[in-house]
Amino acid sequence: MFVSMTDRKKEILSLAQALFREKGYAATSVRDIAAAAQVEPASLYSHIKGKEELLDAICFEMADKFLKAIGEVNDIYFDAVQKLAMAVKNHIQLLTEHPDASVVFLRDWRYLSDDRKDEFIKLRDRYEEGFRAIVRKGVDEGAFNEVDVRFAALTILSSLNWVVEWYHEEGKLQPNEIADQLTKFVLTGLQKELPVTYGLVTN
Amino acid sequence: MFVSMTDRKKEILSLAQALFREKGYAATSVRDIAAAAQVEPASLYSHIKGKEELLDAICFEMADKFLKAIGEVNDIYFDAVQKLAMAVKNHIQLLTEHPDASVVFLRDWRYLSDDRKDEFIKLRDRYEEGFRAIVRKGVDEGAFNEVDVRFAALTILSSLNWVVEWYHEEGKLQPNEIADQLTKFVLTGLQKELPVTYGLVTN
DNA sequence: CCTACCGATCGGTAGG
DNA sequence: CCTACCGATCGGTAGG
Repeated sequence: MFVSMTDRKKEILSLAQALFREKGYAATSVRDIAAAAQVEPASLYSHIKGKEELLDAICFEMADKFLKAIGEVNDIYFDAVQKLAMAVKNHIQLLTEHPDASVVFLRDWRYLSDDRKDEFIKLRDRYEEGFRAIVRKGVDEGAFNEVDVRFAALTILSSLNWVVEWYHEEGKLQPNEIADQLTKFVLTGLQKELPVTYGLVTN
Repeated sequence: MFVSMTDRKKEILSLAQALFREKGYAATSVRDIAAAAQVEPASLYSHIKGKEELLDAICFEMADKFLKAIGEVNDIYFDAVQKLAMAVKNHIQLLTEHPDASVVFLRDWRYLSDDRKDEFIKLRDRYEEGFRAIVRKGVDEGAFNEVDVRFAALTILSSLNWVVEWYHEEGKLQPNEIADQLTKFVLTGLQKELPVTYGLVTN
């Protein structure tokens, strides 16, 4: 993470992530970050150009990780169900491995400058398109119901993203177990399937 | 909404909602709100005690509406599936009827003072408990799979809440149609059920 | 990485 | 609802 950076800059970014997550980007001051890094506010500017550079790095580093993850999934010869399971697993893996950066990535990208925000939205849309492609494949193969692809992909993603709100490493559920539960939920829903049945079954 | 308030105060609250939604609470200044209300910043203080009173009113008014909605659902003799459908319908109804306040309610409650935040979290938990009760009832009745109740309730809610991100009144989907699609998704998931079958069906 | 400091903006008050 | 203004804090720069 944060490749081609000095260790000190990586450290500052890591501290900034935690503060942005806790207080929100807009409510976090450069002085907060300096205090966490145990330097005077002005000293930060020998490492960074400004506050927004920190937000920018967090958002685009995470976007890159998510895009690589969905790229992997779409390069593999799986059916739609297997692809969905892998996409969910990768997504949960990233959220739990980078909990601070993930919250900032999901919530605070709005504070990017207009240009960078546009760029960010394009990357995010490309990621969502990865999920849409999986849903579309499932519908085409007859494995999934004939849902609205955009609607379904966004519903899936939003049901995954709330995990950042409660996940703590000490928790009993491992990332892969969370992913399995969510995959099952997305695929089969809450309702119990019909029990073993004799004779004509109409759905 | 905003009962027992002067019309002018209601107007200010309505303007504040839109600004908070657009820029976020922390990044919205009292001067922004004053400009929207076409008065000098100091004039706002004859209507409100401070900026936080606006956030407080928005968050607790919405909490009240959501709690009333889930209360209705739990007072009715429905089975779990019907209750879930009604809870989803009511939830989407509120989100789409109050889109600005809903975003602030879902996102900016973190900026309440510590005391009020604690109070707010209690109300929100009571609302979530309404959903947990429905899931629990479904599991007890044998209508739902034996899921983790807390996990399922939060997954359902997060899949509902993202609707505020894309809903616009001009859109082709009516609130009740959105609710129906989401209810179906939550109950049966993406995967197609087995087709009409003769003979023994094993799940 | 520091001291010293900038102009701008913040939420809010006094007094009418 | 206004004018006038407060002290605090903001992101950031100059110069070493």
